[in-house]
Amino acid sequence: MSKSVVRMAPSPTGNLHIGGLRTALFNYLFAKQHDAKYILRIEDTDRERSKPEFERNLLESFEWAGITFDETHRQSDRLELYAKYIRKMLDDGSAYVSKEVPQEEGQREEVIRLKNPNKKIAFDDLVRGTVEFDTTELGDVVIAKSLEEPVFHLANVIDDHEMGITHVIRGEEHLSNTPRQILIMEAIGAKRPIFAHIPLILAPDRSKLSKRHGAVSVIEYKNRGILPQALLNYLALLGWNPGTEQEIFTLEELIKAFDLKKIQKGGAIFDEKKLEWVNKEHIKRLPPEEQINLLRKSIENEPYMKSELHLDMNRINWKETPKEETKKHLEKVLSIIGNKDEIMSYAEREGKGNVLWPVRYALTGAEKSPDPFTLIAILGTEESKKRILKAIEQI
RNA sequence: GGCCCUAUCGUCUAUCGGUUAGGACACAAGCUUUUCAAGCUUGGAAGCAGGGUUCGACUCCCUGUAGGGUCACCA
Repeated sequence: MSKSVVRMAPSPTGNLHIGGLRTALFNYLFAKQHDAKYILRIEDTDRERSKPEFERNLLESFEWAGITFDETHRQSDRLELYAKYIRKMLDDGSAYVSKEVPQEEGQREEVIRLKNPNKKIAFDDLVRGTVEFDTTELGDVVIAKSLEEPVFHLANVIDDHEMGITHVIRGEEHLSNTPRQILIMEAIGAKRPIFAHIPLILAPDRSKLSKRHGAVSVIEYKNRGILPQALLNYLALLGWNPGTEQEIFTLEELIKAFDLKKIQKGGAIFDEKKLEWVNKEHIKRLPPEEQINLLRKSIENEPYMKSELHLDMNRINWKETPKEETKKHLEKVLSIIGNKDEIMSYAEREGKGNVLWPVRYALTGAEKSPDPFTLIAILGTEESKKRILKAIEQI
């Protein structure tokens, strides 16, 4: 059996969003489990809207997420190839130059159209089963503005053919595009790939996900502290499940468990809350040092990390604990500060609240903060000692 | 509007004709005298509607309804 080839074909007309990442992920998982070649193809045939910064964002997002490719191509580097095909189609009569009356600003007077054979087309979709279309209603679709300017459908089909793509795994928005692309495939004598159209990710109101629904760009999730493996894990769960009750997966586990055939047909709403939960589960599985680093970053802007503490001595006692006792506890903790186990067993003897609350309060002066042990780890024993000492003096 | 796709708790989903329709997130209540977080316990919460097929339908078929996609010289 010859090797499978899949591709991710984004256009650099915006930042990579979570829907695109999910498509990339499904292709990646498929590639890994089938030992397939995975190609990244930047589809920048729209010269107006394609921007280098978006291409950089695409690359940066994939790198952060850990989605890797075997090859990268850019369609604007392959214009000669498309021109060759267009000439051939013009020659053999499967396409023709069409005289137009421009309806809008910027439209051409001449455009190249595919001669539509007007027939019924059926194809099998791995997710949806057999799908049928009558291409008659499509008319003669525009495939290029000129020899040098192919339109999406043409360039996409030519590249899939030239690159030997065996499986086209893409978003459902392309389902209706498939028949016209098949028409082009037949015109250029390309073999049909196997299709898998995955359901869309929806906003909470079931509309298409867009900027106005908040953070949808992958990098925004990165900036928000979402772990890449957590985002991938959650994205995989949107529209797919392993048939077991496992919900937390590493990338390796996803590669093992993933199955295109188990993909849901309907669109799925993106639930930020569940993403947060998945992220939390992944954080819990990280080594302790890394967890501390994450926490350190997340509290770096808290007042108690940046400036002098102002302790309110009415708050340092846990409930009804007498001040003298609180002082005693603090002094004891001060003497064993480097030993978490010893502090813990002392706290268990004396009452956790009695001991641990004042310690935490002495360290931060804040109503809410991480627990005292984490704080000591982040602040360091020296700084922690200083703070506790200062609190003792004020009691 | 035409064409295409879809339809189980608020959300993501399990169920391959026979189940008290299961799980997770979220939510509510309670527990745990380390705040927050976490953890634990408990709870409420679903088969879009109408017809068939069948001894029996959430599950198969039809119709309707709803949602989504697409109908570009964007991808």
